[in-house]
Amino acid sequence: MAVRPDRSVASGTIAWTQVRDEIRARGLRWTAQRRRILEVLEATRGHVTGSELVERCRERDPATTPSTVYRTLDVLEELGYLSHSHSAAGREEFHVMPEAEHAHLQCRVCGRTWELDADEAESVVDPVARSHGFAADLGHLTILGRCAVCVSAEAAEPRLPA
Amino acid sequence: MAVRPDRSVASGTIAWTQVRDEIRARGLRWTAQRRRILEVLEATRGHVTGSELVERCRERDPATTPSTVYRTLDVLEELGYLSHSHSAAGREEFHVMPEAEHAHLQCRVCGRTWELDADEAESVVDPVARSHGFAADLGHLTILGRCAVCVSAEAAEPRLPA
DNA sequence: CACGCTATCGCAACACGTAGCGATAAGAGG
DNA sequence: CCTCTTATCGCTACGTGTTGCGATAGCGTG
Repeated sequence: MAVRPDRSVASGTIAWTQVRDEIRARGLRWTAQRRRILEVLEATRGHVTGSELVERCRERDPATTPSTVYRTLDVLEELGYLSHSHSAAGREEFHVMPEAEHAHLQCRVCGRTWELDADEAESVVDPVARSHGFAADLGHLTILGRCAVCVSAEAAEPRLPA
Repeated sequence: MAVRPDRSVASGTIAWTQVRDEIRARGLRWTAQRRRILEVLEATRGHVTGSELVERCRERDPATTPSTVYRTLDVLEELGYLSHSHSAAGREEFHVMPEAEHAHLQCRVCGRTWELDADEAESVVDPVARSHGFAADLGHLTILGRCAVCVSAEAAEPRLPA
């Protein structure tokens, strides 16, 4: 799908004018709504759900429509500026401008999430690449389970059998 | 989402009376609605979405309510008779009576899914177990990506870069 | 600048699930 | 068989996204 262009970018920040130019270069259009969404993304770090992004856009402009936001997020993902995965609850989790594609761990007990760096994610996905020739989308991968802390908490305070 | 090449579970091999007994043994109740849902599951092989199950229950009894179905599915999952994960589209995918916990691959191009057997799934998840002490829920894991067929189809018919 | 093509917008309706609540009925005990 | 407790039911309303459609407005061109 999308090839992410090279970007000269300061630490953690994004050259958003470049997004605008790329949008125009593809025959897409630069609109007030898209500018607003990019402003919101610029002020965002880490992971956000779709509805959080809608909410933040509404703070800037109460007239914001969900469908417009989601459609723009689709476009940005297609262009490689975002990725999304699904949380344990099945909600969409967006990750803004990852410097490198990475996967996630999410604990179903305490809800915390961790990022897997590229090397680790690669080693996770390597077996299926070898045996099935399967090219995994690392950015979409969220592994659900229990973190080390919650596992040992469970061991310390065992449940009664029914 | 056309073909599902993965091995389906022969759900006819399950003693559903056992489910009823376990439900009662836990102080839960055996109702007409639950019996109907189990009948539907009994006639089901492989993976189903939640709404498909609701639909099939409605074929047997048009009065079926979605919330009742989903609540019963939760109960059955809690008892270990089902597991669910999320498809590429974020929909719930239920797997009936897995003989062994297993993960899935799903191709985002052609939509097909494959099962990973226990050994393979284990090797996928092993790196995060080692480095993070993370106990992954294999049954909930769906790895999205492109299958070998679609990858090579893409190579044969390349897209223009921008 | 005006024109025209069409991408995008906002709206309304829908699809999938979840949650709260009063009414019903499962099933244990007398 | 009757009573009582409370798990479950069906309903309604909500939350999160998606989709179809007519209206609007970017932006390339004359």
